[in-house]
Amino acid sequence: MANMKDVAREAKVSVATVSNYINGKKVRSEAAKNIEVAIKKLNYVRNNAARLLKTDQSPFVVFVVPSVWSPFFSELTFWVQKYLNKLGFKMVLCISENDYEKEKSYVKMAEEQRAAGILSISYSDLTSHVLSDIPLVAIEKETTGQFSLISSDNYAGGQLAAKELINRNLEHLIFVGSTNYESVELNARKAGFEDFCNNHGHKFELEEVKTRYDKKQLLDSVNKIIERIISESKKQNIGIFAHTDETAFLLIKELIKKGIRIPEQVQVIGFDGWNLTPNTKLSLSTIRQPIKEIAETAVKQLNKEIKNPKEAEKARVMLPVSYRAGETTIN
Amino acid sequence: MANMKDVAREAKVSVATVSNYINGKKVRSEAAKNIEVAIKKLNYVRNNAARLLKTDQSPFVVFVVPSVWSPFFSELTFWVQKYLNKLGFKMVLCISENDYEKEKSYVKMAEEQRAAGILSISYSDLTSHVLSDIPLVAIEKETTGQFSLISSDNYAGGQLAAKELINRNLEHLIFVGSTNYESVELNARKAGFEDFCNNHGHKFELEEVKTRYDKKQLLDSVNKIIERIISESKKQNIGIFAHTDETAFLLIKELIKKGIRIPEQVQVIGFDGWNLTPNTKLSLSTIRQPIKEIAETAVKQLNKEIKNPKEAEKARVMLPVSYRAGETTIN
DNA sequence: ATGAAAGCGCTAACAT
DNA sequence: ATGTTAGCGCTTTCAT
Repeated sequence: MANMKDVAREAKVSVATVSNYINGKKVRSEAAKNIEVAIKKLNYVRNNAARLLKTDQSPFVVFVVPSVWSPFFSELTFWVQKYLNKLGFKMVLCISENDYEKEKSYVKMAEEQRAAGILSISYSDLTSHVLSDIPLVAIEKETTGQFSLISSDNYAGGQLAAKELINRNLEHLIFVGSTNYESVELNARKAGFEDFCNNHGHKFELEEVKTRYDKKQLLDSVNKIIERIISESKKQNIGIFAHTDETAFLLIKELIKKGIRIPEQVQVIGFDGWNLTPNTKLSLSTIRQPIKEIAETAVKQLNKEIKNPKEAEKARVMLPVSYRAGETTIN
Repeated sequence: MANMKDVAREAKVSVATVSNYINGKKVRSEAAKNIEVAIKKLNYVRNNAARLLKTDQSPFVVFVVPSVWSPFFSELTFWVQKYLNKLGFKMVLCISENDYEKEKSYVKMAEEQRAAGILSISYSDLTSHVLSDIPLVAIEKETTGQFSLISSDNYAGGQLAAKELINRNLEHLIFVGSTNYESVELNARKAGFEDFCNNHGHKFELEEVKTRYDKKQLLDSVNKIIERIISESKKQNIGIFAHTDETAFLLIKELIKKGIRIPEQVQVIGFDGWNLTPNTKLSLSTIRQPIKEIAETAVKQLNKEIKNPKEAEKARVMLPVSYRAGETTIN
């Protein structure tokens, strides 16, 4: 491919003039014209590797996510990309699948590329692999305390779910979810729910669903819930808080299959606020995470740290969640 | 940051030896040891910009998609990333939002970065902006004929939908979707449906839904369908083919709200085969696109063209779709 | 196996 | 405003 020298020769000017022209600095109008012609003629495209080597200013931000194949991460990725773009950054998308080795290799890659920064939502402790002083902003979880963290208020979300169910005069409350040692945010949701119930003198039961992959366990839970409905005969006063929309969604599908009517017999609240596309929502009642705001806050914070590597102070932001009424509760 | 020269000095060897060591070539074991120590001590990380400048071999593949916030694109992005990674490539994710200017700028960026290749699913004609000889593989659509194209067989999918509905002895068939000049694949779905019906002597009606954003139009369609159900009294023999899962999903939601029972009164087949996550499917009956295979085929083809820029011949692949039974048809 | 040195394409400092 | 030139950090050829 043609390089700047070729263009300079063709346009009968020096490389510096070409460089200046390309970077929007003033050049003689005749020179500009000639350079323009030469660029077209030679199909010249600037080599950013060379530019980066010289300037040390990469346009890339590395975004590490466990998955992109889930409405939550899709939406987050969308907004992150949007805000990065607005600031002139390009996104390198790294899907970690919660694999520690992959996360490590992505951080290394980011450092080798001299990426402008890293944005990560990681459940292992990725942050401990950062050797260089590359700016990093974590989403959801960061335990070392050395990097900025943007998350939503999962604990308050759990409380809110409890409150909404209790407001509906449901006597029988059930939490469906897990106690997962690796997931601070899921633990917080559960704790919020439990604490609110306890503080308001409401009994509740727990249905442990260890992982979303365990179909059998989910079916067991469904069956237990059904037993309870039958034994309560027609009281129809069961309220369920599922720790994620995915769990809620799978649960509801099974309940409906078994002939349970929702929300008449059982009311369900999920967590996350899944939107399948910008225009398609599930009809699930849910605690909605402020995904757009998480993305915006994280990107802005990262930008701050990129622009001001020394002085920018680390942030710890917890954003509020909200209840979104759907058709799985009686509102 | 420390560079190779620093490491060489620290390890008392030449830069060439350091370079060899890093790239896995044979070095004296004592030298290796010293270099290893020096790297650790100085926190050395190789600068890939310099490496790329010299070798002209980028690890980046640029992936241009209209959206990532949709189950279809999420899943596609997941698989594309997976296969790229398997071959040692990194993905630069570019969301175009169907914006022509953005697409153009992404292609330019890819060329400036000397990216290894471009993978694109574009509805404008992105391919005409490619100045350099960077390999490009298109997904879904490519009209210039100069690049490889991987798509699924939308026309056969439309036929399949018609066949499935006709097999259920449904007298009243309705196509809900659009004739969109810019979307070859949507047109093909419709044409397949129409042709199959016509060839089998089945009447059908069209309900134009111009865009998924037009809620009002969708409601109109729903109301028309409801009128038809009422006027047909209890025949309960309506079958709908919606041109995307999104349309089908929104439609069903409205129908249920109006008290229509699905699939007893109306049977619906969508198109795409949305999976919300690897474990969460909609209960929609649908024509499923072979998303994983599309990704795999596209990545392999791109790799072929990257490895063999001159000789690799362009591919035109059309992958088969399949019917996936859900709970919106009586099976 | 190792070292010296050229050079990838660009930017920026400096001189004019 | 323009030209000359050093040098960013690496790989690779060539000589040893």
